[in-house]
Amino acid sequence: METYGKESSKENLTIHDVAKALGVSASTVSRAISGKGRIGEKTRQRVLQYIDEKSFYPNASARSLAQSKTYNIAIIMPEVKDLVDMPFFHTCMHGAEEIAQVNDYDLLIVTTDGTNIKPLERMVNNRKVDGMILTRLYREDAFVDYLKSTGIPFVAIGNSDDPDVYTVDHDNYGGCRELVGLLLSKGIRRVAYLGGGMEQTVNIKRFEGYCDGLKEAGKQVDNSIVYTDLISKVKVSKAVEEVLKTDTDCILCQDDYICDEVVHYLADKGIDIPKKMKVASCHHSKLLDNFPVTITSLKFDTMEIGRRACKTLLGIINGEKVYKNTLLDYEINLKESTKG
Amino acid sequence: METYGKESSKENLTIHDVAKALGVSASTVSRAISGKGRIGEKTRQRVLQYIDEKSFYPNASARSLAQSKTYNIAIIMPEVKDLVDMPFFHTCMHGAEEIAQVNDYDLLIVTTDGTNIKPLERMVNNRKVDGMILTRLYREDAFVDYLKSTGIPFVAIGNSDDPDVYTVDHDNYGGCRELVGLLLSKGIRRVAYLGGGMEQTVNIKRFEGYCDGLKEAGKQVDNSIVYTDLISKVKVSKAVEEVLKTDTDCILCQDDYICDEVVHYLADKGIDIPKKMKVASCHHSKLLDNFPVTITSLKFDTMEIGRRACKTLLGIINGEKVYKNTLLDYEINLKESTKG
DNA sequence: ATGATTGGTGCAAGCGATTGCGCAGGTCAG
DNA sequence: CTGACCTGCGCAATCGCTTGCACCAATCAT
Repeated sequence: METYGKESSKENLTIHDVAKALGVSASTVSRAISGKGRIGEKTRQRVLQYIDEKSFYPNASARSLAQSKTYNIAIIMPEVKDLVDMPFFHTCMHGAEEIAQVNDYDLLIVTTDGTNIKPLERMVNNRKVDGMILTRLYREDAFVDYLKSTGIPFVAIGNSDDPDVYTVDHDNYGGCRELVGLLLSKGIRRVAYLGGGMEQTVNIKRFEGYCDGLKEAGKQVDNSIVYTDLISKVKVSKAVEEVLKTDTDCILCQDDYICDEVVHYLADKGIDIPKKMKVASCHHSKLLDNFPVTITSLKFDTMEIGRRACKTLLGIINGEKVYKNTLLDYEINLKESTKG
Repeated sequence: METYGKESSKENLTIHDVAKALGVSASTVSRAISGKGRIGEKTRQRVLQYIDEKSFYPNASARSLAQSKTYNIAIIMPEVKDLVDMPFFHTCMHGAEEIAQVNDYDLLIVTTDGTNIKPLERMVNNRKVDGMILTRLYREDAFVDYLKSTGIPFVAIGNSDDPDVYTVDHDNYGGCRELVGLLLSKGIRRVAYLGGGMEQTVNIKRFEGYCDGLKEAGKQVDNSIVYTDLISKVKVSKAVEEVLKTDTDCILCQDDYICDEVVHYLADKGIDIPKKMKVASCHHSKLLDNFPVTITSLKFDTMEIGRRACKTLLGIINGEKVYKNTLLDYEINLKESTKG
């Protein structure tokens, strides 16, 4: 009796090998594995047991080709130049990966600054992924425009009114608003706002929350202590310097990048937190833990946002009904930096 | 004249569509793109120009299937629970991705603790990747054993004598050895060593460097001030407490995780660095920058190690000659923490 | 002028799955 | 007993690209 070449070697099995060994057709094996199509329960079990024993796994490329599905998704990350940003993006990625793995998807990572769209194009055109997660969302976002034009499923982390854009975000607006209210209710008189990068929707929402928080407490937004263009450490310290000339008693920092600089600046000048100036941040990265004084801040579950983004994406891919805009809750951490 | 269905729609082109439009065969198009096989230069240019105009990209799954190559590699990451570890792994990943992208490969990320091998198996068995990068290497490494048994190309970040294992690492041994020598030459008398996780090759090398650095200076390794089992913050502080009872004047920390705790502990106890105790670390993550006192440390280029790991891996995949063990250089940063 | 190369191209058989369709055999109602 | 219907399974086409082989025309040496 002849042997069938491959049969003897330790090479990878194919669905045909399995079929032959079992005396059934390849289609039957395929149906047994996928569970789709009509197949007898007994045959099904027999196949499943066999492939388990022989630890057969279907070839992903072949399956992709036949199904026009890759079981890959990509997550688009910015170049994280600053340590402050790293925990957010890394954890977020981790969360997305967790969900992907559970659903037998793989996560492909793509780092790009906001301008270079080439990597995205390659993925889409080659059909290497079934969908994408955008970890950063701009008010006018070239990536979004591109992805929309291709029709590939995607979800963005951030905020958007566009009915074609699925988003997942923390409730930055609500968080900041409540935080401001809380600070004012604790005897703080004037809260300055230090922010920047207003082309990012996340930052817009935070600022809006700040404004509405003030209004709700019957205060007006005072532009002389509001900064929304602080895109460098130097600018931040300049802003603090200006704020110090006013009778402001609290600085609300848009994020930890800014908070980091504010705290350092005040420390350098020997200005005590919270005695001389109170400080709060709209975001809590673990980095804040390393400061000499604990910082009042909003706390978001960054891993969860990654998970939700991925869940939503997979939902879209699979044609399920999913929420167009998901908003995750926040926690307010009152710490020493606003005590008094 | 009949039109060919797809022709009119904006759907994805195939190599056949291109062929038909150009009046050549699909094989010719394929050869034009790949540059392999015999093809006339004029035809080649004609094809290339056309696919550029129409921005045609070959389907990755089909290509994979035909070539038995995925143009994907995976990077295996630990679950980064601590902020201290994040910069290393994240940056390393980023470096790997940079090289992958340049070579038209995609980077797939897989997070797993050292024990769960399932995700690796799935990738290998499904043939979803052409190779893997292990970001952590243990002395007895189940992942390595598994990967060796499958024959899939892989490179590990760490150190190994195994002739079958390609590695990339920083010169931890050389760095620690030189650092210890330097400290001793600057008037420091006794250097304690605080480390842990000795099943990781990286840590072994650091410790060996420490030992040989002492010997080279004519000193003996004094086990009463050597700790190699510090796997929790609590254990670290206990160790510092013990060390303080001796007349040790310098603590060498295996990594920033430990250094972090040492610095905090000393600060809590009001023990001045460097006056009462000098501190150095075998690794510099950006986190050290946030300490009140700048820390003497070894500095490694973590992005570069990711790049090199990826380069080596791609080399193996493409059957090129590559170095079996790559050692990257270090820098020694002398800072305040060891001054005096 | 003729036979041996060589360069350029097309044919067709893969790669390893998925899936619409058809067929055989069994069940059931009339 | 017959026709309608359902179940379980196999056939063969398909997904889109690669590649060994065969073929033809042009080129070269003799």
